Amino acid sequence: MLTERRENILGLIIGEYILGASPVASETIAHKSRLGVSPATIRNEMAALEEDGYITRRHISGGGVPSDKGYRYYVESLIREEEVPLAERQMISHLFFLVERELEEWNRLAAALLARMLSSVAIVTFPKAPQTRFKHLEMVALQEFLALLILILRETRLKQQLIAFDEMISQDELTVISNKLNALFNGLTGSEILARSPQLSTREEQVRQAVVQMMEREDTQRYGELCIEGVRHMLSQPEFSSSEKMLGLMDLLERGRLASSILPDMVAEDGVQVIIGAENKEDAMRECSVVLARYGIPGEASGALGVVGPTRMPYERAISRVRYMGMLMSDLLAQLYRGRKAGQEHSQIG
Amino acid sequence: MLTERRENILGLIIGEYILGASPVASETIAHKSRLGVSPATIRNEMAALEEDGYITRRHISGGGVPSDKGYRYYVESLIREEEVPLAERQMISHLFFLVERELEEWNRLAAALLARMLSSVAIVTFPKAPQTRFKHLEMVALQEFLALLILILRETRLKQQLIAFDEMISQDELTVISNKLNALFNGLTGSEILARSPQLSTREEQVRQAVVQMMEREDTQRYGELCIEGVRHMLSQPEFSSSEKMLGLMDLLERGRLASSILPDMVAEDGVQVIIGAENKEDAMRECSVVLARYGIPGEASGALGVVGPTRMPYERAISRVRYMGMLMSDLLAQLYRGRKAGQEHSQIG
DNA sequence: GATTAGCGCTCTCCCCAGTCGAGTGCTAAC
DNA sequence: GTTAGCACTCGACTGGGGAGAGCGCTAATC
Repeated sequence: MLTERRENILGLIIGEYILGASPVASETIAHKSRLGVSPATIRNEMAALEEDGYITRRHISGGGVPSDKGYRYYVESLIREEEVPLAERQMISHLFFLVERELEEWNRLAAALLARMLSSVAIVTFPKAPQTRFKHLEMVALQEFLALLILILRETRLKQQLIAFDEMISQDELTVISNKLNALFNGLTGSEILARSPQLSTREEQVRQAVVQMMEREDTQRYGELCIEGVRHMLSQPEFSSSEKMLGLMDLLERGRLASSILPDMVAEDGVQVIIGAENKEDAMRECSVVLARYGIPGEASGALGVVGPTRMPYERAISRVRYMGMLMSDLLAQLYRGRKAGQEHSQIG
Repeated sequence: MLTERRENILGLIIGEYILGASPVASETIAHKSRLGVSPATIRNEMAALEEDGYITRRHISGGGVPSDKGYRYYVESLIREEEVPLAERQMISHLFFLVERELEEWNRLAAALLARMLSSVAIVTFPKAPQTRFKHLEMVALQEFLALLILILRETRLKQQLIAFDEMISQDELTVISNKLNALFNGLTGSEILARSPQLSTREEQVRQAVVQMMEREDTQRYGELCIEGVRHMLSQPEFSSSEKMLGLMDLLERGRLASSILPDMVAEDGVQVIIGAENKEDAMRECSVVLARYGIPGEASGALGVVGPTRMPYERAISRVRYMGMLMSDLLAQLYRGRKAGQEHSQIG
């Protein structure tokens, strides 16, 4: 536990460092703080902070740089959560209103907004149920032997796949099959569909197999598809201008390994989670922090959203924005699923 | 027109520069070439090449660096197109075979392969018809007033949108509406649907409006959705390590302006098109080259694919790979549309 | 005992000059 | 037309010196 003054100083150092990205001198702090003490006193306190590992120095007589531990303390104890300003909320609501009907745009917009508001990389996953359920099936004849199989899952996720038959098949026959299967499978999980053994023709059976396979593939994925936005912001951060560090990150991003490294850490916690620097599993993320939140309806469909930036991240802003966006997405989903609103204002569908 | 020897030397300079990314000395050329002449002679020839603008020098006594004009000459006159090696073709076929049924994966795979084969950024657009045509419509009730409207276009593109009704509506009613509209609109364009004025109920009319709107939105876009892969490769190129140049590029990429700046240039040309350095419209692309090709079935559905790299790009490899991938995608589409193959081997659906 | 002023120390950054090596341009000879 | 030789230019690297930032320490002060 830190004394009040040390807390104060740590907070100031972090605030300055977040703004300026360069080591913070005792004099700067003495000047900014309203403690009315001299730089020398600040130095003593900073020495203590360094001793305890809250800050480090790049070189023996350089200014203070917050350490991961310092940021952690800051996040846990020092920041009081800021409310997202009304103007910003209105802007967001308005933009969501514009894409209200475009399910797929929700995520893209959320990612774009987070990225812009926080000038960092934003990641938003599509919502996903722990176990997906059959909602509807549709087949469209493409050629004599070939059809497009469209599967709608309860989370309003669309999956499509080609399906080839051994013999010629007409659109009418396809419609008959899909009507029958729709009636049989409605609301079932993949394994439930597999467990049923109704009387099915060869073709129907083939479609059933394809459906089950698609659902299983969906179920084996831990998270939905990703939306990533704002990589450009990362490039303009001084800590990643060297492009070597950026390379490691881009690798994670493009191969989708970023998500798999971050998301499993997310236990079902309800609030906003902050992962700082070396707390990350991936080496390339050693100098990054992640602020993320779950959104969605527990048990039914949920996803994650968050931002990735340098450890020198504006945590206060980030946490409030991520939390807000999570609530907003939850609200939207709730409206979609149950026609009711979990929160208060925000746009409404319809 | 260049003398044979100068051509030869230019080719060698470009070859060396593509490999090494550093200015090429006369001695290097004298050594590599089998001309049996001394560096001094090469120097004379290089002076002539510089005079004519095919190469430049970074500083007064540095080696030769190919200019845009030099690359252009190289691309037009010097390279003989290389065939994609069998092993590579087999690898590609195999990978496409694995995702054969996943329509959406085709593009992703094509982009990933191009990016990997050429270690550069690859862009692949989804195929798109000049004017889209209605194929099938499906509605799924989500709540009492809310339904998911799924529109399948002839290019096997799926579009989805929420649709809210003024009064309660059941799945059965939705099915009736969609059956009726499917019969009416099959194969029509957006404006044709608008021109028809059959007897429709209020709800049916509402759905019709939504469908037309979705189709019009699709029609106003010049190209389909993009798949971008391999940004990480760009970062490891020495010319983009400075990250300032990279910033401009990422900006183009993320805002989707890259495509809009490149693709309009693509006249209906059938072959592979190469845009070198300052021939690009965007400033940020001044030091980039683009190799791209159209693919698809003229008039029905087509897209573009290509790679973006530094002007120091392995043009021979790039052109052959891009051409090959274009043919392959065309074949796949042809199979999908007409059940016949435009090319020769490659994977087959079914 | 906490705080402060003062001073010396350490480290980085920047500029400069000097050196080295690569590679040219020129000239004169072949 | 080609070549050898040579002087010249320029960039990259290196080491030194000065400036400045900012600390730690000590001794004096409240």
